[in-house]
Amino acid sequence: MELSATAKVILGMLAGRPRSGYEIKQLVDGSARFFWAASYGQIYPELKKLEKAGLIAGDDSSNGARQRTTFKLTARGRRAARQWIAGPPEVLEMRDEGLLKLFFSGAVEPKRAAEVARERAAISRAKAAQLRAIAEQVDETGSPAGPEAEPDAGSLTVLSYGIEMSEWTAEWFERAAEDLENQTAGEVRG
Amino acid sequence: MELSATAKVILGMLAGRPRSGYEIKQLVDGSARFFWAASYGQIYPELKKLEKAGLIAGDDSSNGARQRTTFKLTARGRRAARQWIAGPPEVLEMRDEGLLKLFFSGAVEPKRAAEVARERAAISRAKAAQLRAIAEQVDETGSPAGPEAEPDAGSLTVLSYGIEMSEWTAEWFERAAEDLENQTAGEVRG
DNA sequence: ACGCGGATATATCGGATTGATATATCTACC
DNA sequence: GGTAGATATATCAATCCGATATATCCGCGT
Repeated sequence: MELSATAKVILGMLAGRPRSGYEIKQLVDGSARFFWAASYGQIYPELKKLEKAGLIAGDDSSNGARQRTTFKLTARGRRAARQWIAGPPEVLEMRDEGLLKLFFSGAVEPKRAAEVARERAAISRAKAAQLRAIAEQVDETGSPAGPEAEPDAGSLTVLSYGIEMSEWTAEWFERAAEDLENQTAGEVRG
Repeated sequence: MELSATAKVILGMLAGRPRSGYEIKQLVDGSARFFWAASYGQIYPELKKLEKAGLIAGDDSSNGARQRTTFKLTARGRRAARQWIAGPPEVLEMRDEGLLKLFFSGAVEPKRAAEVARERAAISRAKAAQLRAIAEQVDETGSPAGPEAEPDAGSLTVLSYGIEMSEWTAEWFERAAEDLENQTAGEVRG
């Protein structure tokens, strides 16, 4: 069975321990958001689909009138999760408006294009700072959202990727901005 | 007016010169695909929408029975394009299955996780090689798809981003693979 | 005891997007 | 004259996102 993007992150999150849809969303937003997003609009329907397919099982863990369903992997689900994690990675997508603007920078003044590149650099610096804050929290509490068991190695590793890569990108855009500024003010194309 | 992702790339592409929907798709696939994708299913409806909104104008440039509509920016469209390019970048998204698997790597043997990381590194090396080939073609013909005017600075700049960043990522995943291998074979979680 | 703001929890909707496919014509080549 | 591949547009189901609606729970101040 083909797993959707949301199915993948759900199975992975449930491999750690049982969780509700809400909890999954919190965790994704807390530390996977920068490389893998998931919305409620996908999570809840997908949970139903995965349960129907027998990969996960929902336990009603409501508290009084407060409804809550905790999902856990079934044996088949655990097998599917391991198989997916152990398989070759495939999906790799990006959508970077800063690069797109740089791509079209011939249509505006180099000075303005340089400013845009600097703004893009600032976004990456901010992202690095934000991820650094999350990493510190994981170091302390063991997870990006609430108390967990021991600090998760995978979380810290991918966070360090996000931090280093954001810093690299910030520097790259700064250099691109300098190049645009030093460029003899060419006429605007178009 | 809010521009959709596809509207942005269309306006930018038409800032260079008039093009058909098919041509836009070729160009996007040729050199912007790694950071900004667009599908026919969005391009054609969006061209109609932008024409209706008065930002672009279609010229029938059919050749006999072979239909073809070439779109160009209107004055308003050109203003919108410049305004968008000169504005601050906002969209920045990623979807990296290799990072997601690394995130969940506690659920499989470290040895296997290391192999997955190496596979992810190989994907980035292949991407770098592919972009390098495109860059050479741009250097020669001036554009990634067919003969164009002079070599476009924006194209080459973003291509060099793609190449350098892919190489950086490949090295990072190689290092991550080594770390996973050197790790005392911890038990599999879950 | 009361109320209120924020967290927990699920559900839903319009609109954007993808990827694949269908249709048709043109060009280059053998 | 045929045919493979490029040009060109259109369309569809499925997926996905962001925002919002609904409702309950908890902690806190008063």
